Amino acid sequence: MIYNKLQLSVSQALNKLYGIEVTPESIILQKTKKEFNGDYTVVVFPYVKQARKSPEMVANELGQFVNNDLHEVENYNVIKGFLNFEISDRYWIDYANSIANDDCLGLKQVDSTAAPTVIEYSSPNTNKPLHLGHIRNNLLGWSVSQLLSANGRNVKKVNLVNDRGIHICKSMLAWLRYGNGETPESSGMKGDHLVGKYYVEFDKHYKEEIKELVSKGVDEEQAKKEAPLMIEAQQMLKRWEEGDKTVRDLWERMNGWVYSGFDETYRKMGISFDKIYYESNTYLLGKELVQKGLEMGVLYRKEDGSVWCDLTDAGLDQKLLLRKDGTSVYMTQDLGTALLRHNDFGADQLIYVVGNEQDYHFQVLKIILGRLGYEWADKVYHLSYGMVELPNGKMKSREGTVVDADDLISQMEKTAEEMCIERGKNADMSEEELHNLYHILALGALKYFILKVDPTKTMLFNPEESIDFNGNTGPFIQYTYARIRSIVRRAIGEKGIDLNSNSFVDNINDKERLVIKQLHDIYSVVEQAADSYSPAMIANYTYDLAKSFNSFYQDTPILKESNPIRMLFLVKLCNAVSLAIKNMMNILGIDVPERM
RNA sequence: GGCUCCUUAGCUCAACUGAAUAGAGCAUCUGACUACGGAUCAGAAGGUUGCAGGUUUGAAUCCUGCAGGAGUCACCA
Repeated sequence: MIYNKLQLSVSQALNKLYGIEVTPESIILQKTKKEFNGDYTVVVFPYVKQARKSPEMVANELGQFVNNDLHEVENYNVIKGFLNFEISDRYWIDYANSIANDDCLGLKQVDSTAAPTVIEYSSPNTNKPLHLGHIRNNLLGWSVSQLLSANGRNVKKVNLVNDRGIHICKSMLAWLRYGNGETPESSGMKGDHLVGKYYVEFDKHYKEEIKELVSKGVDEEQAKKEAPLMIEAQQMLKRWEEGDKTVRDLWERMNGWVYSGFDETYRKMGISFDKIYYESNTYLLGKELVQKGLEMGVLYRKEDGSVWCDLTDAGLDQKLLLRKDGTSVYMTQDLGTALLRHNDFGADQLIYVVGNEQDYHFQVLKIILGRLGYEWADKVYHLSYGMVELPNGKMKSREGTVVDADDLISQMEKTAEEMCIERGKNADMSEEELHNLYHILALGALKYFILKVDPTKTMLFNPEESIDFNGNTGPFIQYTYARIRSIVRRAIGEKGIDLNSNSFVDNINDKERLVIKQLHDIYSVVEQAADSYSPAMIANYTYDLAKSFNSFYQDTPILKESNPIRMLFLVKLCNAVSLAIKNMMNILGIDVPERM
């Protein structure tokens, strides 16, 4: 890659000319802004002090050196302290030829023998269906997995299902009371939605009970505790923990409904896992760790028997790890599951895709793991993503402002269908093909919309306005892809172009050069995106590529090109772009249609 | 109240470790249909990067203060 050659050459120049020692990797090359001539730019200000010359002189001397050193560098120009290298067309043309059929562009080989990176995402509760927040989580988790794989990492995807606890008992209880034996089959409802319905039902009746107690003069806080439904739910939880058969049977039955519902949603979203953990199996873990911590003196026991970790020296509070009755809390479990997961996979790194509301929790988790002597603690990474907000603020289940995942997807599919019909295309496609297309477009729009935003930032989602299919969107890129495929198909079929033959063009125009340069930079983008766990970089980069392609395509009638050598080159370029788009979209988890 | 994060065009978002005139899309306006795929393209307009200081040759980016917003500070998960 010319990038590395330039770095090396510049670092050598700095050394030979001024005796400045810098590693090639530390030389920062940026893409030259389009209003200037050149391809890559080095800012020389950092070196002028040591070189004891003016910025212009340093830039000129460096430029001279590199120009002589590398034949790919055709010329250079200097503006103030900016040294712009102009790479020869020959280099770009040769590069374009070499990647015309490269369907691995941007991807590295996965080393399946390497210690895996274990990534946890999704982590749903089994008392209600998935919503918009889960969608961001799922898409990010999947996409980051793809991104790391594309960078050669051996990735294992896991899900930790929160399948027990008081909230689960609430829906079970409400179903027993008010359900009349309703099942997914009898009601035609998706299992997770059915269970969610009874969770809401519980809340409704629970609130009525509180209201009634308050009207009888009971203090509100007291009423919340005394409400018969709550007491019964707590008793149910206790019976669950004791292994009571009727409770366990019901629990398994209702969770089964939820799982088949989740499976369907996951399938529609196109995500999957290598391993699923259930909290009912892991919630007792971590107690041995606490014991170990006590022996090590890392933790301490209070008079009432509860166990704590003192983090005040790290600028944090004290953290409870075992209740006075000896039962564990969330943190205890998480310590246990971290160790379990590390051992299950022989993991090199643990990644948790969890909302930023848990930043504090993971900060504490890492510190405690470290104090317990696990040197892999600093390889625990909390991929903390921002909330998804609606135009009127945060989603609140109580206010009914939750955007349901299944509803959203089917709504998007409907929109996609309307858009297609409006455009009056695809008359030749079968009903089945059309449905598949609507699905691909709907998910492309949704996924791209969410993934193009920096994961760490809070984002706004407006379901009213639905989602655009024009501009910086998934369907725009999908359309570009389908268009390119069409050109390539016709070039091969009608014009008899052979993508494996060599083309010998001598020059290219600005738009062609831009597209080639973007393809050229794809590796560094993937690497950079993987380093910062940010699919957003891939998304925005892919959009840029599609946009540049469209711009180039608009004024270059490829299939009408009279010069056969040039036509061959253009078609090869098209093919390379389509392969690159496909790979990048695959990292995002977005399918691309051959026709649309 | 303590701690953490955020604030960029009317709106939704970019800007890799500090660098040249802060970029896209949507919306608005103007052009291009003999369409190799117009779900496109070309262009205009839109900015004191919340405010005030500081560091630097250079700040949206780093530091301090202030304002506004979010999260968190449970013997919940």
